[in-house]
Amino acid sequence: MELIRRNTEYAIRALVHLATSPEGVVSAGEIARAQDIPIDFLQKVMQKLTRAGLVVSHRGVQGGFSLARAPQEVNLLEVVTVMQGKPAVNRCFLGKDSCPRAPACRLKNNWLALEQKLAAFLAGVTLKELANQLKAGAS
Amino acid sequence: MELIRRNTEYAIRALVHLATSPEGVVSAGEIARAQDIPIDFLQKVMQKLTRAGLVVSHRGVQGGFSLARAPQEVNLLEVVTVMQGKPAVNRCFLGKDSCPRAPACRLKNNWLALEQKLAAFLAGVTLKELANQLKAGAS
DNA sequence: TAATACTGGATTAAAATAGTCCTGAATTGG
DNA sequence: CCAATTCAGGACTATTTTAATCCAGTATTA
Repeated sequence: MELIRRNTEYAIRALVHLATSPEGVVSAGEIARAQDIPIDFLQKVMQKLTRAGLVVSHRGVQGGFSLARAPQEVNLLEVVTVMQGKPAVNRCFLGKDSCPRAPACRLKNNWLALEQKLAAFLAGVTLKELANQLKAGAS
Repeated sequence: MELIRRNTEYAIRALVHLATSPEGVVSAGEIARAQDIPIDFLQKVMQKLTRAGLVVSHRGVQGGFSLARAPQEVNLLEVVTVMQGKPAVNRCFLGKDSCPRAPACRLKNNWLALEQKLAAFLAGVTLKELANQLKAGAS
């Protein structure tokens, strides 16, 4: 089972790419090439990030995307939530069609605790940190 | 995004059902009825649990399933792993077709930390505890 | 020996995920 | 102001995963 889906992974890689690009504005095409991501798919990912206010888009020649906020102000919980929804343990916690057994579910408290740990961890990792690690390492 | 899939949820409910059944041996049909689970699907789930050694099956009249171990000896990490594989953050950590970028991936350490927290949490919850909570509560 | 209940393979259905394509609109350098 | 560039967004297709079903077979026991 994978916690981080493909589009979220792409989003993270793209954001870190932006965070480490001195140019500031980078086109989807460039990111896709550098990060080995199908360009059409990445466009969709960038659109989501734009609508969510994580990046700013610039059209036209020399256009592209830039971070809307400083890297230390963006954490993984936000990115994950934008791309694949708030991480939930199971349907007991999914808003609308929540588990019909919910009222009777004594497991709820356990799930809730896990869910919070997960969220706290993700919220504690910022783009800044990821970018720093990249710079420090070989690749 | 859901961490616990349907079949895993069914497995947990079935196991807790067994843990709280004084009879010891309960048929799949009975569990399915009591837990509102499609019987054919539950059969598959029970088969997996049997092969994994979490429960023991008994054929024939008055047959069914019983726990192979004491409830306090079975934790959720085991159940989840049996049903949907070891929880992984992303493909960087999936054995065979692991991420081709793995060697260069500086995010790995972060993922690893999260993965361990997750596993530790799940490993810390036993069937016994879940069963106790059920008994304590209304339903 | 007949009813009960698990075994296991095959198959189908539905949903989620991943990826592609195409038309249009904004921007800008020449 | 025109042509190249680049994002916007809807529609569509493909693939994979998850969920569910069906059936023929075997073991057990009352």
